[in-house]
This record gives sequence, structure tokens and C-alpha cells, in this order.
Amino acid sequence: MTNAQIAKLFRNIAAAYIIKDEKKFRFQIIAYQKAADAIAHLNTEVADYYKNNELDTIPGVGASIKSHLEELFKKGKVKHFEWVLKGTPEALFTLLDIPTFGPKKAYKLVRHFDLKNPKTVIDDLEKLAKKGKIAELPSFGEKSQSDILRAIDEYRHGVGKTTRMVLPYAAEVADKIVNYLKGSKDVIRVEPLGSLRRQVATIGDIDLAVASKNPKEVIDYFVKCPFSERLIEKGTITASILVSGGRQIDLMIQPPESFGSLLQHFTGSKDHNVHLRELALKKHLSLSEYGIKKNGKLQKYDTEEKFYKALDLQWIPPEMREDTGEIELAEKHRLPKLIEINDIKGDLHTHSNYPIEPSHDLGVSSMEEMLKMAKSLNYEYIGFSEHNPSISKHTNQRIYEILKKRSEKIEHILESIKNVRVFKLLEIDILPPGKLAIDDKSLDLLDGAVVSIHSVFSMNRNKMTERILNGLSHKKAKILGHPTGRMLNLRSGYDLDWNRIFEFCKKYHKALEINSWPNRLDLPDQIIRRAVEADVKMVINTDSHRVAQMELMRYGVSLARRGWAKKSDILNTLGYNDFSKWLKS
DNA sequence: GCCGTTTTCGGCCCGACTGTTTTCAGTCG
Repeated sequence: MTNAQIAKLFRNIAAAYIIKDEKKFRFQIIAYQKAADAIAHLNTEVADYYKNNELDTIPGVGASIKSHLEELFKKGKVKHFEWVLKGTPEALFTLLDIPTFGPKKAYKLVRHFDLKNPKTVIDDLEKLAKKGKIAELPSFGEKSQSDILRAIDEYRHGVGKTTRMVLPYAAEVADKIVNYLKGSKDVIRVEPLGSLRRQVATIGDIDLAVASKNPKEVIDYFVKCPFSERLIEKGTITASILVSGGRQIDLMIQPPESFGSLLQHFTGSKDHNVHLRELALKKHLSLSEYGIKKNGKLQKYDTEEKFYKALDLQWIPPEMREDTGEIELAEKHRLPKLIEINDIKGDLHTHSNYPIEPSHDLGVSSMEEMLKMAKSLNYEYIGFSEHNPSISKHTNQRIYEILKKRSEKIEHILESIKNVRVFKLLEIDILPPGKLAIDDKSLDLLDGAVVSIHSVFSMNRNKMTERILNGLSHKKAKILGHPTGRMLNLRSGYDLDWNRIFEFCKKYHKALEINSWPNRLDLPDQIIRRAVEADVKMVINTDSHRVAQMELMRYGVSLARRGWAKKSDILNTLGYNDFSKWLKS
């Protein structure tokens, strides 16, 4: 069973409990929903957690759910789940996939109309709505009937189900709306919040916060946004619209004196906020987007710093707000100082257009252009790491000649450029048996290499780990490129034995790459966090194939921050001499 | 069902908006 399937099963369990007795099972419902969310966000298959006997390390999975999962993997079914699900018509679960359908509404409909077939339930419901049958039901009316028809239509067209946006793309979409909002005289400040502010690798909805003294005017202006395809809802301080591609934009407004509370509230994450509010309750405080209530009296906060301070907490960087221990550290004022973009001294994974006759794609910008960009980014150094010359088209001798020529070209450039230093690197394929694609004689021409997997991704955990460790064992192999091979929205990464990889990297002075390429953003933040804890060094690279892409470094830095990486965890924060020394280590 | 630097028992966030209810239920974030 995939993680998505298990998450859906758990959501069904929660829904079935709601139908059974929402009050009685209140906390089971929360528990299963929480576990479902956690599992949906894992980058490792739950089946692998099971195999490694690590199920209880999944947040929200305790003794009970653990034993149910074990039963699920052993027998393919769970007695307790069958008991919970019994009595809830299967067709209900299909309806839950449609936005605006919750358990109660779905239950009323499938029960009243006796809808039994989960495969046809949506079509059946549509027919009933078209005949006007739904409006006749108690607690339904004409409006809810037409809303149901539209919800079904949008669901069929994939609205709300469209793949999540990769972070840099979401930032672009948000920028457009932010610029539009800045055109209103009533908007004092506007900020993208939610998962975008937390810099999550993929973004669903876009959340925007506005500071304004005239919320009504701002809302009227917002819903007239030229990108808007449909108004979803519109109130006194919030509104939501649907823009092209089925993307939802949520707007929330507070006056400037409460903007700090709004920033905090709307940035989330949900888990972070829930934990924060529970903590506040113990201090007899109640938190909301309006501020902090004490003895029924509301105190407003214009900045987030003041808001957190009022709770005796250090201000927590948005990237850390996932309720994975950051609140506890903020209480002790012991949050790590996270790496920042200005700490970066160089980019070690760039593909120029040098005609290296590579195995994979060549860059489109010249070495000179890339050096110029490196300088404008205030870098001390850059590493050229084009793909190795194709091994199917060239002999080893020919590869050596190509690389020799490239070295000469680099040395020639360096004579005219004084302020940026260059490392002669190469991105080398780790072949399926674990051998590097080029031989020692050619490797000798390099200062070091980024080694990566570019073929045969479907190996099991042990084999893939062996393959990578073999590839990394060459003295010149210093950086493991895009370590999990994940392509966001396309394929999940291969599973690796991280503890073995970490141990090897520490022992032999190897670094894991944090790849800033928008569709990769690889390493995943949870693995970065584990690497930081294991004191394994990393390098943040862009994998640029053209100059403009070198500016994507900030997304790699965001990813590192989400993994709680400090400057000292990232090797390309070192100056040229120190980095050079490490390459030779 | 989960979880823990006030607790292994006894807690478990807070609010906006809509449609259909004439005071609230359901969904969402």
C-alpha cells in the first residue's frame, strides 16, 4: 500500500468515526486525521518504516495505530478498521474527495438516496441534483443543490486536485497577485504567508495577508482581480478566489496594529499553531489572528516578534514552524542560527555550454557569462560541473582529451578574471554497478566531482545504497548530487539507508548536495534535518544550465533552513582556501 | 488515540464563512 492509500484509509476511518458518534470518538477522529496528514507528507514509504520496525517514529502514530498498521502489512486487512468502517456506506468515501463534501453532508446524501455504488455515486448524485431532488431534502436548498453540481463539475476538471506547485513557481504566482494588491490605496502591507512563507517544497493554495484600515475596500478590490475565474467566498475580513489552473488564493486582513498576530496565525503550520495555542492555554492566554486574550481582554501585536515575546518565546523562523521541536527550543531561547543566503560563497554544480559532448543535457550559457553572474552574486568561487562526456559515444582516451581541453580553456579564462576562482569539477554518472562513468586518468584532471544517479532508479534500498557508496568511494568523488533522485510531482526518490550514507560521508569527508533545481529541491528537508543531527556536511548547489538559474540558490538555502541547517553545516559557506582544502581532504 | 521540563493520567486551538437553520451545522484553514 502506498502512503497516499494509507492516508486515504485513515481519513476514511476518521469520517466513519464522525458518522458513528462524533462526540464519543472526538479524539480518535483527531488522531486518525493527524496520522493521515503525517503519512501523506512522509518522503519514505510507510512500508519501509514497517520493515525497519520504525513505525512509532512517525508523528501521530502511537501504540494503537502502530499495531493496526502491522496487522495491515501482515494480513492486508485490519479487524478494528473493519469494525469502524462497518455501517458507513462505501460510496460516502468517494464523495469525500470532492471539495465542500464532508462526512455529514456525504452521509445525508448517500443515506437518503440509498447510493451504494462507489463507482457511480458521483454520476448518480449529479442526476439527482439535475432533477431537483436534492433541494427537496431537509437542510438542503436550491443554492446547495447548484453548489453540489458545480463542485462535481470542478472535481471532474481536476480543480483542487491539480498537482501542487513547485515552490519557485508558486512564488511567481503569488508575486503577480501581490503586485496587483499593491495597486490599492487601502493596502498598507501585503505578504505571502502559509506554506509559501514556510518555503515548503510544493505549495497548494496561496495565502496572502494584508494590513489595512479599510478591509471592505480591500476585499472588493481583491475579488475584482483580473486573474480571478471565480469567487469562492467573501466575508468581512477574508475572501477566496479561484484563479486559472484551479489555484485557490486566500486573503486575510487585519488592521496594522494586529498585523503581527495575523502573520503568525496565517503562516502556520497548523500543527505549530495548535501547539502554540495549547502552550498559551497553560498560561491562561488564548491566541488568534486578532492577538492574545488574557482574562477576556485582547492585546494586539503589530509585529510577530512581539507576539512570540508575549509568550516568552524566541521569534521562530517560518521555515521551522512545523511543530517538530522548534517551540520547545524557543522556550529555552536555544533556536539554532540558520544559514542565510549571504553565507553562500560559491556554487559547485553548474553546467556551462562548453562542448563536452555529454551523456546528458549541456548548459546554454558560456563559462564567461556564468563567472560574471558568480561575481554579481558576490561569490568567491564557482565549480564547473558539466555532465561527463558520453561513454557510449567516446573511448576513454577521447574523454581524456575532451576534459584536458576543457581544463586548458578554464585556465585560459582564469588569466583574465581575477576576482572569482574556479574549481574544475564534473558531474559524473554513478553507473548501476556503482562504478564511475570515467576512468582514473580522466578523473586526475579534476579538482573533484559531483557524482549522481541518472539511470536505473528502481533499485531496492540496499542495492541503491551500495551503488552510491561505491560511487562515492573514489577519492575525487566529493559531492553526492541530488541524493534521492526525486522529481517533484513526477517521481518520488529512491529509498536509501541514510545511516550508512551518513556514516560513510563523515568518515571519508564527503558531502551531500542540497540541489536547488525547482523540480528537485533534493535533499528533502527531513533528511537534511537528520544529516544535521548526524553532523554530516552538505553543499547547496543550483545545478544551473543557464546563468539566470544561478539565482535559484535561495530556494536551496530555504530547503536547508527547513532542515535546520546552520552555516557550519554547509561547506560552500567556507572561503576559497578552506573549501579547496576540503576538496583535497 | 496521542503525548509528556507542571502530567504515564488527563488533557486535547480558534475562528471565518455559507446556507439554511430563526440560533446553528458543516466545512475549511
